[in-house]
Amino acid sequence: MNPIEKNNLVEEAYNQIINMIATGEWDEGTKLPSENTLCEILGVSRNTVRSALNRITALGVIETRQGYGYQVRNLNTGIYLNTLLPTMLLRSRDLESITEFRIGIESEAAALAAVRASDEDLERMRINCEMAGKVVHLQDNDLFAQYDMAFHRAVADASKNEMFIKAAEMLETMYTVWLMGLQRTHGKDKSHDFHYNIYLSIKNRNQEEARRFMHEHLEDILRKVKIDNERKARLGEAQKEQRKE
Amino acid sequence: MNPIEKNNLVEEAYNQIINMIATGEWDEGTKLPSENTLCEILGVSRNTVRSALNRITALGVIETRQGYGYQVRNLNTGIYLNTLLPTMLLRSRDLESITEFRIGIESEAAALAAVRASDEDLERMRINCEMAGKVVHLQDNDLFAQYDMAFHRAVADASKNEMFIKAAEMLETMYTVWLMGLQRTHGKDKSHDFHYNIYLSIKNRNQEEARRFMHEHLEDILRKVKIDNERKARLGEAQKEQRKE
DNA sequence: ATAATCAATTTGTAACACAAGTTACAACAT
DNA sequence: ATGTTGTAACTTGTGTTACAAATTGATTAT
Repeated sequence: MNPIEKNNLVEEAYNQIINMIATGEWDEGTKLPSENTLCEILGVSRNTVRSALNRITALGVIETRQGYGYQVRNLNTGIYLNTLLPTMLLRSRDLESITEFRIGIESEAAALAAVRASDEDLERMRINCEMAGKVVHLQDNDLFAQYDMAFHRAVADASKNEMFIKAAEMLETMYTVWLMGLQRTHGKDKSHDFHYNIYLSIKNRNQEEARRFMHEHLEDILRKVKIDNERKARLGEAQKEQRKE
Repeated sequence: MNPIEKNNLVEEAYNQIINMIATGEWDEGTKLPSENTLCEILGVSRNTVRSALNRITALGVIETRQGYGYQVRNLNTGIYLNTLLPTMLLRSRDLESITEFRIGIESEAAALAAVRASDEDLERMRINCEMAGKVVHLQDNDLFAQYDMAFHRAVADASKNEMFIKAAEMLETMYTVWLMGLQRTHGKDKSHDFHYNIYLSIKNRNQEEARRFMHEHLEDILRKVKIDNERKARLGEAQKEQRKE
């Protein structure tokens, strides 16, 4: 680490600390130097160092305990809901963007899963697929949604790539906001068929097929989301008309 | 007995401010009260308020300009990817995982770009592709890498989906760490050919082809990364052997 | 009218002081 | 020996004051 040169001292300090973590010099669980030590190393005041450390804390990269110090977080502690707080700000149109993104993530995750899925992974997929099939014709959409989600998560986990796993986790939490409204217009039978085909493709270690089925499945969901959004838009217009009268 | 609830002042301030934004009372573009005003409202010192504001800034929810104040940013879906940052940072040394992830992101982004790219987007791609072609046979790898990155970024931007744009942005910063070492073993000619084919596919509005070319291009890079990693591993082993002697 | 200037406001940075929490270790009691 | 307590040193949390630097808007000069 080098002393800081110019303006934007906080950003510079932030970058240097982030860099130490990214390069692995400060690995998971590593205790950072004390604020005062960082002040000396970087040649800035404690306020500046604290601002930088605060930002990194907010991202969930490090954690702090009064009297002890700062430590690089372990990543197996799950997703950080505190940083997801503004999920309430989601607009209905955003679900389209999110679903498009989901197509990219989960299709590729399925392809990787076809290579790396363990017997336990396959069993998780099979069970969740089967359970979802049993509740397809029930009124309870939440239950179906739960198994639906669990299946997708099993696929992501089977990719054995932490990026895909975390991304799928994040997407899941974003979907839960919309799930109830969406599932009503969502063809559960069709979803279940897709799930089963995805499961079989992965079980048969067929990368291309797994990717294709997951892609088609999510494209199908994207269509539903779009239709749902259009319906909502029409409802909104109708309400506006009503207000006029 | 229960543990004592000792809410941090910073956390309390953070929650209150986030809440004002989440409920929409401070909508996009709204100028926040000055730090000193917030001090009076919340009854805490300026340091505490600044810590809270710093954290919210790090999430990308607000921005600050010296002499002007704090303002609520335009909130797009991209900010939710910040939750992936810790994972990305701590996996940044694992370029294989990152590249796998990149395949999922950028292939789909290319497919979307084939539908949504504007004339300006296409021009950006063409220029960066062309410029990279001009420096293919130069010694200067950094310059080629710069145009290479710019091309990929142009594709991501053309997807018109904030999540892809932000993800590509983050991946770019991850790659810069490795770029110099990677590019030496990286077939620049082959990369350039792929870029041109991707550009043509997008220009011709051929979704499937754009996705496929981008996929093949990044699979190619993934192979290079793996070879590079193996080489490094062998070097590491050799060094260990040397140390023994 | 236009440009330059100045004052007020706001964030950025620094420095100091003290509160509060953590840790390690010495001293003590059992 | 073992477990407890007290203490000192260190670390982060919060408050305060001061000034630098940037922005804005009104004032003034041309």
